[in-house]
Amino acid sequence: MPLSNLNPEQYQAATTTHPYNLIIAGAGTGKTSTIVARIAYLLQQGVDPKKILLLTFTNKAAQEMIGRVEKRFSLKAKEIEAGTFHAISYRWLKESNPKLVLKPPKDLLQLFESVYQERKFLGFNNKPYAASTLFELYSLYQNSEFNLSFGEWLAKRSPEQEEFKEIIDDMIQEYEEIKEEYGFLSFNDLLLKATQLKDKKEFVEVLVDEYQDTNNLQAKFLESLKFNSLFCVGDYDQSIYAFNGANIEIIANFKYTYPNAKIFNLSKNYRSTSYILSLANKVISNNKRLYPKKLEVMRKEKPIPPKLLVFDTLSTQYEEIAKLIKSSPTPKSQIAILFRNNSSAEGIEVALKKQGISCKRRGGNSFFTLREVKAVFDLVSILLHPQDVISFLNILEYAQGIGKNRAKEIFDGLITCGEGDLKKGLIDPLPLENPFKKKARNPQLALFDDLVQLKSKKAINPVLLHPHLTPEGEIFILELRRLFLEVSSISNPQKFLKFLFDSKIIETISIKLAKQRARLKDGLIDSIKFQQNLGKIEGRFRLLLNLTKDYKDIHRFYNAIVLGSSEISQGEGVELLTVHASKGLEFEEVYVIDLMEERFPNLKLASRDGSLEEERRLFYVAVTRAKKILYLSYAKRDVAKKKTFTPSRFLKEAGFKVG
DNA sequence: GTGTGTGCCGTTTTT
DNA sequence: CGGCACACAC
Repeated sequence: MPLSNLNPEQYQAATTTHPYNLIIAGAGTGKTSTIVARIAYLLQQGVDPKKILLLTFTNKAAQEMIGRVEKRFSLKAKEIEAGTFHAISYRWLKESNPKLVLKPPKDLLQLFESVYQERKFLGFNNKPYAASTLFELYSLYQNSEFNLSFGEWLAKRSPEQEEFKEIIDDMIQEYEEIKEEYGFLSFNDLLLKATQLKDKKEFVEVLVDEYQDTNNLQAKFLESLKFNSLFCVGDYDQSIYAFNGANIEIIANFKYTYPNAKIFNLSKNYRSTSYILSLANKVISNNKRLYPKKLEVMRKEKPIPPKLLVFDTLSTQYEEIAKLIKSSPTPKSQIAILFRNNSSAEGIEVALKKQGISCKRRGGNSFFTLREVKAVFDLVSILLHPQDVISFLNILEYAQGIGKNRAKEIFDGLITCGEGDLKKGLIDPLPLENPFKKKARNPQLALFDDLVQLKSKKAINPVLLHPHLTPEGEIFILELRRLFLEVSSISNPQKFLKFLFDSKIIETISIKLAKQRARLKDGLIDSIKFQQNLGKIEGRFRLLLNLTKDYKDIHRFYNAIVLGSSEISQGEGVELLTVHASKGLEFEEVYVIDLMEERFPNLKLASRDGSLEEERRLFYVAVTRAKKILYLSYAKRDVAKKKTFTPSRFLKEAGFKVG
């Protein structure tokens, strides 16, 4: 019974009848239980589950909560609309326009860069930002600003960029037009477009988890919803997404935004021991307080004091911690190693392996950004969305002798032959003599080109007449044609991928990558390494096949991966996480490593646009993941990089005598 | 103009 | 590992 296990504070919140509710839930105060109980309460009151919307920060959090509701209300739980802001938006948008293509940020950056490169930034006093910087800032802008143009917003933020205002706005306009033309959507577009949807469903209640990390765009999305009541849960001390536009004012101003808002406070901490909690509180009290908050420790057993570990070098830190973990009686799945920057992960992972300890790593960039894995998704995307130039170019560039420009020429040629449709261009092309736009300034040369092309008769596809097409490029195009013809009947993702893995394209790509990775200093290829690499690549393909198991439809699989690939974790055992990824989780035993000035707090960021307070909140989140045992550690030197470190200021704030 | 190979650089956090 | 600059080949 979800409701009967609650304490009075939680119960009050879970059974509220007010329209606007904010639940301030400090670390470990049973936030998830309260949300689950709230949903149970609504269902008990006879609310139609379809009219409950649960918005979370990760898909995993949504699944976990729904899973817990399921134990009590098995059928109804599945009907609740639950997911991240992005996943929900995508679901709604797809209903009205099935042709939309969700693209990963990296692909869109490629497009952004190509638009950027065509602009001439000449004759100015300052240097414009690099394309990648602008791309990131544009994302931040989309998440936080709705009145100014991007150029204006940028000029306000960085006055020296003022002179580029017009050129940047013009560039953005072109970038947006291209995205529109091809139907590409970014993560931000999901929310922007879903916010504008008319005739949205009406909800009885909307629940928002991790409310402190809401940004202006998400707030706007919430405003666009129709509902009877709102149930927001958060803790301002755990707001750690400022870089993504998270606006702490939103939670701070809740009572002004929503008249007659009711604020509940959950103050009983069930997670951590008194030592851990008081350490966390000591540090966070250095931040300006929005309003007083005191957590009451509910764990009664004799606590173990948090321990500071000091090491001479980075590598001894990793090695010694691995040894400590090896000898720890805590079950490995209840141990987590947390770090500020992903760059800490590799060292510790290697050290654990050396001790024979298996680990689980999240923030799956590692797997899904592998080139062979990316290639599979590019190929899937081409087949599912024939208008996807970006993926087409990515794939075609694997063919020997084809680079960016020729790939684009071929794509345009196929589009011309297909009267705007790539699939038609491949399968049933117009029999054009020269599908390629002639840049020729010399008409005679162009004529000559045509004559040469006419010599190769009986081409299946006019595009194969491209003057620079290599045999391998030809194979790619013919193979793609075959895939289009044969794959259309397959919707099962496992069959779909198996089919792709047998294709000539995937074979060529695998061989190319395996060779690249087996190349020795002298340029020769180590054949043993080559075979091993091929094996590794095939292993990754098998892993991908395994991932398809939970999905019935290839479209769904593709979308789920783009939306949630970073949540998929690999392996079993000790968890290796960034502090950001650890949000909402808890472990018996926690190691927070690499606690050095510059690294944690990350001073580069704190001085730029983040703040030291945000870094401090990150530290607070990190230590409050621990239930019973907490280790904090730092190293004095990095031997490889010849750097010396000073211990993190947070250690001093926590009461340790350091430096 | 276009593609390929080599050497050197740095590396924030997420949907 | 990926991005970038550079030299070299067609």
